[in-house]
Amino acid sequence: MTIKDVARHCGVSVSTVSRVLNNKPDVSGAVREKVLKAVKELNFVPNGSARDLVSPISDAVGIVFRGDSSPFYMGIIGAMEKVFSEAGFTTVVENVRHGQDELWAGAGLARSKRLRGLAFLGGRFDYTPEDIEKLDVPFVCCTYTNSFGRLSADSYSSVTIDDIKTGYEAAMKLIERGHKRIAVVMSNVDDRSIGELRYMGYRKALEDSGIALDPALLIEAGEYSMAAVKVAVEKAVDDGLDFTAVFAVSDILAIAVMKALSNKDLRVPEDCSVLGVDGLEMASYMVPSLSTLAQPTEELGEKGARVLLDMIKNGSPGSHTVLSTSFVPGGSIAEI
Amino acid sequence: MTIKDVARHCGVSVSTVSRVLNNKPDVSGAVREKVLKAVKELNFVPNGSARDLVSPISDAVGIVFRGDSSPFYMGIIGAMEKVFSEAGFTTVVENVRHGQDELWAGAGLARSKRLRGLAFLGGRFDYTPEDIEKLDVPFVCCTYTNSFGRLSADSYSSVTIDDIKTGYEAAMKLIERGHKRIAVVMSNVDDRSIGELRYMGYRKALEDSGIALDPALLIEAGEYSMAAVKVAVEKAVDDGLDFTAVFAVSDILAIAVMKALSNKDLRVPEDCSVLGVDGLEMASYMVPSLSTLAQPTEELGEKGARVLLDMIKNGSPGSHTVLSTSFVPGGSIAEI
DNA sequence: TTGAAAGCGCTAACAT
DNA sequence: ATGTTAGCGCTTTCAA
Repeated sequence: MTIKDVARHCGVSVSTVSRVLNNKPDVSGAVREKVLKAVKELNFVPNGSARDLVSPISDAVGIVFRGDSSPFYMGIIGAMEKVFSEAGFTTVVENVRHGQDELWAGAGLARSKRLRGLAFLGGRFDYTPEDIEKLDVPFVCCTYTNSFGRLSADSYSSVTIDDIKTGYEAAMKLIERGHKRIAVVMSNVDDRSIGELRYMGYRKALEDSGIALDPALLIEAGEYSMAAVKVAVEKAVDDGLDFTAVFAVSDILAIAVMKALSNKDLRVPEDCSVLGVDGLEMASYMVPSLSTLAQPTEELGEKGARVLLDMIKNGSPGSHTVLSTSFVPGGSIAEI
Repeated sequence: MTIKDVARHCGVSVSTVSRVLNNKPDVSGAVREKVLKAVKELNFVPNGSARDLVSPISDAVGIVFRGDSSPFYMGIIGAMEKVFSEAGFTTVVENVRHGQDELWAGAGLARSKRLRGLAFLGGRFDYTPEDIEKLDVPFVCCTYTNSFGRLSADSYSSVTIDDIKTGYEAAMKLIERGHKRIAVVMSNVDDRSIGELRYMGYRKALEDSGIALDPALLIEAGEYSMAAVKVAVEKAVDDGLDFTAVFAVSDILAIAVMKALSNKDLRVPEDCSVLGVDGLEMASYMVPSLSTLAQPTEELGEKGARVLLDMIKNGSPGSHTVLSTSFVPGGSIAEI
């Protein structure tokens, strides 16, 4: 079933059918209707490959996300897709698993699918100009930026929260409530990524508050998973680590922390406060509800998509947007 | 940057480059290396559209899933993708939002992307032969089947759990523990879908146990969301509904139930037991951990993918697999 | 307003 | 072993 069959079916040429299919103006009403009717009858759907092979530019953009499909990323992807589709673009979503390089994956995807632009959800914070050479389309980094790299600011865009500030605020929320021994839970601190930045903020908060930093309070799970975090926190308790609050770098990890504490008969928040980051829907359904620094998920996605479209359509240079988190108080933190 | 440029760059013909790219045997080692080197240097990636335009059949299959990207579906999608990619197929994932028809979406996707087959994750249980006429590729229904429809068994495949039995077992787990007033929580009972089937099983269990059915114990939230469920359950408690246990048709909903009970100062499981279905990772991190009838997520995905591949490659007729749930005991249910 | 024909980038005969 | 060439299904000039 091709455009040719449709053409034959109603005794017109393929170009006429193509015109109708693409809503071109120069087709008589009668012919248009005849073709449309045939299309419906024959259940014809144009071959997309042929379409974007011939059209000089495609109308597709790509979203490349790292790791598992977390609810957090899914929210952003949803928001982006909405903006893209409203702008008449189709969206290709690609997941890069652990070990793959997101830039390489994105570059391949962009070439093979002839994408106009790329949005990365999560990735390394230390790209070099050589790294991005292989990318020949504009791109936006969502939820991360080039903190440790040396890209020129206008060679890419980013839409993020301020991770250092977030770490700072998280620690401050707990310090304000009288906590002095605050554990930090993450996968790895030296990953040149979110963990490292948020830990920097945490340290600054302690410093500003005149609290000595105790490196022992850094709990690294080694990998980003609930299971690893639960084990790590249980071990910390078993080892007699002394803390009255935990700052987990994400809500998912915070939930695992709460479970670990409960397993060790520590009550949240009476014996230990817990604070997360992300603002997942799930967080508010925990018992007690998880206090969290909510990322503006929708806004992150929408802004990211808009920035990318602006680069694609208007050739705008890179721009860098920093959005704010909002504190969602819950039952998981208390005064000491 | 096309295959032509690569050819020119190393002074060979396009077909030679194509041969190298497709690992055809009839190319001399020297030329092969030269081409590969050029490909790397020029950062060349073949245009996928051109590729599958020319190849008589594509190697792509589609996964169409309904509703939000729940962790449950994501697990299945992951398992399916793994099988497909090992079989040399690429996977296209499409989400159909509320209000759209999954069959229509799937049919369009299959035509436009020239898919060889389709896997549906979640959908109506009442397809008619006319409904599936528009589908010209084999398809498999995962997590649901044609319980209320009238498709011939070999016109499609399905891989599911037995939803009636699951409802039955869920109720039985609670009845065994002495519960007689068991509330059921779902979105809608008359949706010709999972809820309806599981409620049937629940009723059967009561009947077999000599417990009178009380329709008041059916709590319909109206929509499938944590928020709606929380409101509905809180209202039920406020209205003085008398129950000692809740069977929620999914873990996500069960988590919302636990929160609602906690908000109403009812302790789980002392005052009310809660049982879910799905076996989400998250369930075991609840406090108390959520008891659940776990679906064999991996197996569901793998089997679904294999069945579809079998239909595609061998033209096998539809087959219908029913997998078992496994009871994951948790702290959320207790003897009365 | 319509049709004929030239490609888009690639693969697969068919030649050489 | 390598090159030449005819399409795949579509859009888009260019003519009519």
